[in-house]
Amino acid sequence: MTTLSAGADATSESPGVRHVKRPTPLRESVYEALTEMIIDGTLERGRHLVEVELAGMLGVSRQPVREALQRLNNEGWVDLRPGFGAMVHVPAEDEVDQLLAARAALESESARLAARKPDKDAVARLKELCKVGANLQETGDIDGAVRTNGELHGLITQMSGNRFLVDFAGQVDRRVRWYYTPVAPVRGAASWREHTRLVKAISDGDEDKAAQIMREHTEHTRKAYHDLQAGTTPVEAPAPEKKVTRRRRTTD
Amino acid sequence: MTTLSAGADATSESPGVRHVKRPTPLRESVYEALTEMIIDGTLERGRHLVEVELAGMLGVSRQPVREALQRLNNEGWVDLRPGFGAMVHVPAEDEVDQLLAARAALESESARLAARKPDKDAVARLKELCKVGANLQETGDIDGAVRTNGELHGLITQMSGNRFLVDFAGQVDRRVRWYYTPVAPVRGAASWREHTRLVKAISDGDEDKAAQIMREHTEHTRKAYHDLQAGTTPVEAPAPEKKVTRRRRTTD
DNA sequence: ACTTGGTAGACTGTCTACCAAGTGCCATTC
DNA sequence: GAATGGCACTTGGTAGACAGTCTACCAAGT
Repeated sequence: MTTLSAGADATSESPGVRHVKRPTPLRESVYEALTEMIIDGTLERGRHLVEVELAGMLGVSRQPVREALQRLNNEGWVDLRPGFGAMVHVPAEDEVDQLLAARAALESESARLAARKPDKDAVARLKELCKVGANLQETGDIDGAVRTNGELHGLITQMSGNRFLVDFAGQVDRRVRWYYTPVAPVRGAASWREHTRLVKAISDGDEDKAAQIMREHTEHTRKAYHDLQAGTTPVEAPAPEKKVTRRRRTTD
Repeated sequence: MTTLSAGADATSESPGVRHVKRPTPLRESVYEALTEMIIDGTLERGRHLVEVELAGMLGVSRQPVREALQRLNNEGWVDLRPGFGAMVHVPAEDEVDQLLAARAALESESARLAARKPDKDAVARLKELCKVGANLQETGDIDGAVRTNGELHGLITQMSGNRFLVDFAGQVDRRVRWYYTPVAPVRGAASWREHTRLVKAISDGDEDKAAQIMREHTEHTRKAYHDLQAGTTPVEAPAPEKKVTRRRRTTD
C-alpha cells in the first residue's frame, strides 16, 4: 500500500510482464514492522520510541528508522516532538468519531462508484468474502473476521477505480482497525448482515442504495464504539499530560 | 509559504502561548520549496530529481532532501523508483477526474458538517473571502483568485472540525491547484457565484443543500477541465520538442 | 541487422561517525 | 515546596564511504 505514487504499476500492465524480485527498501520493511507492532500492542500507546533503540531492535541503522518514523508521523501513527523523539500516538476520544466520519464519506462514495459499474469478478469475490467473514465471526475467530472485514472494505474501494479513494480509505481503515479491534466482537454479527445487503446493492448496480447502506454501516459502527466506550470503562485515567504538539504533514 | 498550515499554530491555541522561535526542520523547508518548484513548473513533469543536485541547489545535505522526497512520493508529487531516484510525477489523463471525484466526496462532507454547526466568525470570514475572490477574479489576478479559492475551500474543511477531512482535502486541493491553474481563468466567474450560494447555505445551516452545492461545484469544475482539455489539446504534442519551458503563471 | 557481452558512469540505499542544539530530569539550593 | 542549575540523552543535520543497481553505450559475434 504505497500511497498515491505512480500509475504505471504492474497492476494493469500487459499480461506478460512479471517483475521478479524487487527487494523492498529497508525503510519500507521498518515501516511495516513498526505499524504491525503498534497495532498488536507491542509498542504501547504513548511509549517513547528512540531511534537507535528501534534500530538495534530491528538490526538496521538509524537512517531507515528515521525515514520510517517520519512516514508514521505523517500518517498519524506516532507524534514526532522535535528534539525529543517519537511517541506512539495516543488517540483522543473524539478521534474515532472523526475517523469514522471520514471513512463514511470515503467509502460511501466508493460504494457508489463501485455500484455504478459493478465488475462481475469482483462481485463474486465480495460475496465470497461475506461468506468467509460471517463464518469466521461465528466461529469466534475475531482477528480473522477483522482482517476479512478489512479486505472486503478494501476491495470495495478498489472497485471504485479511484486511486485516491483507495489510498485515503486504506489509511483510514488501518487506523480504524487499530482502535476498533476490541469492539469487533460485539458488533460483528450485525455487521456481516449489513455487508451482505451492501454487496447485493453493488451487484444490482443500485448506487444510491449502496452509498446509503455503507453510510449507515459506518454509522452503526460508530454507535457501537460509543456504547462500548460508555458501558465498559472510565478507562485510562486521563493523565494531565502536557500538550502534545502534533505535527502532521503541515508545519505548525 | 503554506497558507493552510499557518492557521493551526497561533490562531486557535490558548491565547498566551506564542512560540517565539520554532526553527522549522530543514526537511520541511525543503518539502515546501520542492512543491513550490513543482507547482510553478521550475521542475518540469517527468524530470529526474537527483538528490545531491537538489541538495546543492538548496544548500543542504542529502538527508533532508531524501526525507522531503520520500514525503513527496507518499503524497504523489513525485514517483520514487528504487535504485534510480525520483521523477516529478506525470499525471495520467484520468487523474484529474479521480482527484476531483475524491474532492467531491471529501469537501461535500465537509460542507455538510460545517453547515451542521456554522460558526459565526468563520462564516463572516467565508463571506469576506467570497468578496475578495470575486474581485480578484474580475480584475484578472488569476493567481490571487486561485489562492483565495484554496483558502476558502480550506476554511470550509476546517469548519468541519474533522482533522482527517482537513488533512486529506488539503492534499487533494494542493494537487488540484497544480493541475488546475490553467483552467481557472475560464471557470472563474461562475465558480465564485457558486461559492456565494454555498456560503449562504452553510450560514443558514442547511446541510443537505450545502453538501449538494459543493458536489455540483466540484462537478462543474470537472466539466470545465474536460471542455478545456478537449478544446485546446490535440492530445499528443505534434511537435517533438523535448524541452518545453512551461510558463503557466499568466495567460498563455 | 540483430543479439550478446562487457564496460563505464551515475545514483541510490545504507552504514558509520560526528557535532550542535534542544529537551527532560534530577539534585541542589533558597 | 519551588526555583535553579546542570547533566545526560536524543534528535537534526553533515560528511564520507561503499555496495548494488540502473542506464547507456560500444564492440564483437552471429
